[in-house]
Order: sequence, then structure tokens, then C-alpha cells
Amino acid sequence: MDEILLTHPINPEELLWFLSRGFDDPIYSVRENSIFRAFLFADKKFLVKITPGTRSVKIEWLCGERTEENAAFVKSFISEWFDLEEDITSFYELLKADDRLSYMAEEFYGLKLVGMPDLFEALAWAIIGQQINLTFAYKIKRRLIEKYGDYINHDSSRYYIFPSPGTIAAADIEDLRKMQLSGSKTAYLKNIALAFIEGKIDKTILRSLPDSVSRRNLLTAQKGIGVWTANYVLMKSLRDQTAVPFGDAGLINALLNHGIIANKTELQDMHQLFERFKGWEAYLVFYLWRSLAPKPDNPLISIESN
DNA sequence: CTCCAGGTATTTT
DNA sequence: AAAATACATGGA
Repeated sequence: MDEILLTHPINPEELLWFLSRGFDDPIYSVRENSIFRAFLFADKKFLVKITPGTRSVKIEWLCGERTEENAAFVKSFISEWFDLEEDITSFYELLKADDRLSYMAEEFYGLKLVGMPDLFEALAWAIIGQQINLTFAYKIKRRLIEKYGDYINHDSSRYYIFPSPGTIAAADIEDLRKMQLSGSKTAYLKNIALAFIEGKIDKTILRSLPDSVSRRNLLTAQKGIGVWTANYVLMKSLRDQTAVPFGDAGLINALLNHGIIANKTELQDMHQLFERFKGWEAYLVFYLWRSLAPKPDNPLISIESN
């Protein structure tokens, strides 16, 4: 049993809820307060069971060899995935200062920004999700991962690993189209997989760039990566707080719900809001998204339900 | 049938 | 430079 001790407490219920919030992400499964996920590291596959608590996250090895290297990799991956090291106290101070958002500091207390440490997965996911509803997007992601992803079978369940850029670069265009990826998205995916293979994009390169703007420019140089996708990926995979997917349909709807903007085109008030949340922009987006898919007891929807 | 969905590229003003 | 449009396809 491995364990990550937390300096800053988290809310395990919120985390587990978010991970299983009515969508079907094929990259992990959530059962009985634990998260199951398969990993590939140094050509070895393994499966772990992750059980988050308030002050620690427990990691149990279910399949594959537990070496010190593997354990270190998984711990670091999980820490990044769930943003375990960030102290979000000052974000809560900002929330509390806003009458329309202050409830979030209690309602979602201890919710950390769930990221996507695998940059290729984040890019592929962002492209799949462009301009289609999330339910459909997750279906496509599942088809993609079930056809091209490696996996581990364990206890009559299959745990998938997201396909590598090499696999997608070699994938047949017709097969991708059959998954109901549009023609242009198919081309985008292949193109981006190629960019990874050619070493044009990776996390090290992105991190070596001096600012958000140059990171965004590196990404948007690829066809299929527009401003929204670049910011989404920088937010989810590099935890760039200043990368806000402005124009995002969900973000706009959340702002409308909270009465922060009055319509979808006049976004001055949105920019003012983000100005006040400097340094915590990505967290603000994440919490606003969180507000869109509330728990049954969330006041925001109990009003309209029936 | 309509409108929309965690947009992007291209073409037209 | 800004605005309109084509694209693509399921979900509600």
C-alpha cells in the first residue's frame, strides 16, 4: 500500500463525484469510493486502486509489478491529476468576496481542479469535444480508446490506457471516421499525433516557454487547435491558471446562470470577473463548470427541477 | 422539426 | 479587421 500525504486537505466526496458525474470517461472507473486506473510506464502496464481521503490518498497495486520507479511515477501522476499540492485558500477568499459565487466556497469545499496529465490525451479529448455535446464526445472517446488503446483485464473488467500518438498517427482514416469523428477532426487528430512524433509538441517544450501567450501560439500553430482548445489544454494539462477557454459554451452558460453576464455576446462583465480572479482563473472556470452539473441537492437546479 | 453542443477554418464583407 | 458561413452529427 502506497500513500500520498496531503499538506492541504481535499474533499474526497467532491472528487469522486466529479469523476463519475454522469459521464462515461473510459480512462478510469469509479467504484465504492475508489478510482481504478491502468497506467503504462517504461513499457510496463499496471493497474492501481486509488482511494482518496481528506488527508491522504491511498494507492493499492492490483496488477503489474510495483517497483520504486513505478510507484514514484504513479504518485506523481495522481498528485498532478488531482492537483494535490495546491493550497487554494486564497481562491476561496476571492469566491467569498463575490455574492453570486460565495456559496461555492462551501458547496464545493475541497474540490481540486481535476486535470489531464497526459498532454496527448488532453489535446485529443479537446478536439473530439469541439462543438458537440459531452455525452456524444465521451462516446467517441470510448470508441477511440476501445479500438486503439492498450488495456489490462482484471476481475472481469477491462481498464484502458489512452493510445499513444504513434498509434493514432498510424490509424486508418476510414476507421476514425467510422467512430463518427468528423472529417476535419480526423485530420486534426492525425496531424497532432504527427506533431508529437516529430517532437514539435510536448510538455517539456511548453514548459520551457516564457509565458502563456507563447505556449498558446505553439499549440495554435497546429491545424485544429484554436484558441479555445489551446487554453483548455493549457488549463487541464499544464495547470496554467491564466489559460481561460473564453467563449466556451459551458462557461458562458454558467455565467448566465449566475447572472454575471446578461447575454452570450456581451462579455465585458466576464472579463471583469476574471480580472478579479487573477492567478486563479483556471480554478474559477473549473468551479463554474462544476456548477453546471450539480448534485441533486444543489440549490441552482432544484428550482427548475419540475 | 428546431436548437444547441466545453469550436475551427475558410470565405465574404 | 470583422463578420458570416460551412462543417458535422448526436442529444434534448
